[in-house]
Amino acid sequence: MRTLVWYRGKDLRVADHAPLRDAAAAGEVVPLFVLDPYFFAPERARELPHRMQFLLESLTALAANLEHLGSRLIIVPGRAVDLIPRLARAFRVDRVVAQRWCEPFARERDRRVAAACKLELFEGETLAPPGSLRTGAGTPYGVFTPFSRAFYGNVSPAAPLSAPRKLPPVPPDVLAALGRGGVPRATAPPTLADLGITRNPALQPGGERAARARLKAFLAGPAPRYPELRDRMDLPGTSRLSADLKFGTLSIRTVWHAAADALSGDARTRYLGELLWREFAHHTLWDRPTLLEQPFRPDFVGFPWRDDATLWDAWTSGHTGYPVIDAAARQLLGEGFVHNRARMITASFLTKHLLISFRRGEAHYMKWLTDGDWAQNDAGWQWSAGCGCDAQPYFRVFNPVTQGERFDPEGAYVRRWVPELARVPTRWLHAPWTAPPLELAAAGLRLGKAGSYPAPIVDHATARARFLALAKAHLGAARR
DNA sequence: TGAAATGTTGGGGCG
DNA sequence: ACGCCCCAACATTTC
Repeated sequence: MRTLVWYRGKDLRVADHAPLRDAAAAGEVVPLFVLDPYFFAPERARELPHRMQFLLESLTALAANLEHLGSRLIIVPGRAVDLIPRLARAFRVDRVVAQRWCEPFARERDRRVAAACKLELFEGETLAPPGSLRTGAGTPYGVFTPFSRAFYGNVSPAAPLSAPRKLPPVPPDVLAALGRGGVPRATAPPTLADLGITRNPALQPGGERAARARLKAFLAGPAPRYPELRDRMDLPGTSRLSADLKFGTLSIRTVWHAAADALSGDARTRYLGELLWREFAHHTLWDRPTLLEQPFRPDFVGFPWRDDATLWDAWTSGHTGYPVIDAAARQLLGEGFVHNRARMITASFLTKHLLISFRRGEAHYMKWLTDGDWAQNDAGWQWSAGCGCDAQPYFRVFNPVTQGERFDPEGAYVRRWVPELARVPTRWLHAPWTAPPLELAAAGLRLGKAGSYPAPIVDHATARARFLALAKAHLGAARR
């Protein structure tokens, strides 16, 4: 039995990789990665610089790991829907195996490939197969808590598979087929330079080894104090594994079991709960493939969002005059990561204070997040905007000042990302416009003046009242 | 996995 | 001593 193991960018590992293990148990293994020109062209890749960097590092690490096991990752350019069936024939494989994706566009891709060759999909992106959890009425869950109860009642995630100890070499006739008869020549993993991207040293390093080190550091470090540290934007209290789960440098089962074994009590419950929110987002997108175009709550269709270039530029560049909002904006651009608390605050601000559509925020985050994942990012934005599954009610409007005071109490997060404010005393840091003029002068600030820090672009109380009135009118009207 | 407005209670200053 | 006011602290309601 000869198996083509089709790696597709969300499973970049050798440990707990069900398709790889299955292929190895069955005989000859041909690991493959396809460089789709849609993504791996400079003009497109530059749109996704952070994820591209993490992906390429992880891909290079995967190639090294497979080589270490005696195999080899074959990397070829082309469009998967055409290329995979062609390669399956040219390589004379008996079947193609891959890890299932949840996104609607990925399901369509897999449907087309499966129509042209024998494709077997394995679970691995989620703990339970998407679509497997149903309410008593047989419908998908729309609320997190019952989903979570159903998960605990019906699912006990299997232990992760270890990496194969050894893999068979790629058969010589497969290697000989490369570059002949319409089969592309194999290439090395592209470099960032090939794609015209400057390496960002502030990003997390990719690859399976770095991912394991992060998991270990979290469990040995802040994890036991997760309940008290998780909301702190200024402290490294979270696991920071989101990019690893997105690209599969760690499997979700590996993280689940490691955390379940290492933690106890509230820390265990809370952390596993966060993994279940991820699970919920993936299942939800599987069951409702239209979510990427349509809000979950129909009464939000046609919501009168506004477009304002000035406000948009201020929000994306980190010059709104609200320190926490600006810190989040600059952290996103700077290191491709934003603390979840900061994501919620800034998403609330964009949609409710600035009245700009969550879709624009969602797209901006998809562009810059290293961990940018369709299911997760869309669920988060719809939740924040108030239109998603189990979303917060529309009238919950975060106050960026009090949120900053509560979850960045010393101001270290703001000072790190908004250096103009570094010398403002903590007492006024989250609302510098309330500081006495003498204090501002002493901190070297000329609020609202060119070259200094801006005055708030909207007044919180005014913007809050405006959103509440608008939402009440629109959502009320939509119900009628 | 909010915030603000409104309501209630109780202590202390004061006439 | 007593009622009145003020207001902090806490609870409840509303958006």
